[in-house]
Amino acid sequence: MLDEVNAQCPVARALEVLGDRWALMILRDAFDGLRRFSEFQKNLGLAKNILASRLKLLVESGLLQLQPASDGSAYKEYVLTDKGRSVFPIVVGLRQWGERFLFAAGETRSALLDSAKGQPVETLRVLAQDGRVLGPEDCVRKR
Amino acid sequence: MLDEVNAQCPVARALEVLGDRWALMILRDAFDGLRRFSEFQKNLGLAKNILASRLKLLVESGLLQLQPASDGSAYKEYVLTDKGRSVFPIVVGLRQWGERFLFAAGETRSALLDSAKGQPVETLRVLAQDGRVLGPEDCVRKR
DNA sequence: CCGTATCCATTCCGATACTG
DNA sequence: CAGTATCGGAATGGATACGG
Repeated sequence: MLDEVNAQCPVARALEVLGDRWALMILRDAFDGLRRFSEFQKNLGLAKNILASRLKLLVESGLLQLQPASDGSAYKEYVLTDKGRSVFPIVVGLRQWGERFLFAAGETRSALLDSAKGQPVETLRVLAQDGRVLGPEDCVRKR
Repeated sequence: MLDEVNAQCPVARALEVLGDRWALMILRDAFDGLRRFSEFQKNLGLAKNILASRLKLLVESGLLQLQPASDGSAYKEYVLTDKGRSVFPIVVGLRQWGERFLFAAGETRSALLDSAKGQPVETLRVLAQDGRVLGPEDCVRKR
């Protein structure tokens, strides 16, 4: 996907890592606190070989780190790095967009809550430095 | 990808539409003002049949709309719907994440500027309703 | 100019079996 | 439990040729 034109674009590069069919789903679960191979597998319902290869990719890309289990068991855990944790706004954006456009009015859905207050998180907005809300028409891609 | 477990998750549903390798790249270009088939094709450098099928998908999904050309030429244009425009924060999130983690210090990159002021847009944050910045640890996914 | 139709190569994915 | 190895089928992508 990365020709000479798009190699300079941060969006293209980001999608090179995250644009995969499973990467963002795995990260969604990691944000949810999942750490173990079997947890991911059970929750995502994908084949073990696929999961293994995706996890390896995410580790190699520096989004996850392999650590000794926190509970003292013999196994390892996949934990988020700072780089991986920084994908959070993207997943929240996907979630909010999905909630808004992909569910019928009364349909059952999962929701993301601020755990301190139990309230839904604010809708993500693109802001200018002076606080104005920006849409695509209000922005230019430079260089 | 959508088993019974994940069908309820807005992230999973969103990725069903956007998780494709080209959808978000096309939207990135649409946010940049591109509207014509040939513009997309030239800028993305993908085969025409692929582009045609992706555009069709985006139209069917209600993210783009086919309209008569604005300049009076005989052809049609693909313009963003409200649903498509609402993907903007996600693409901005990808851009910012890419800028931060996928480029070397002095490396050439494109940037997104507030066109009114010429300044970079603010970094996207997940906020609680009282304004606190939330990380993944500060959120719970309910039901 | 804007696609569609066809063909081929590659990649991806799932199921299963196997190992430490 | 946490993977690896292998295999077949499905989906995806690129090139090219063609049509309105």
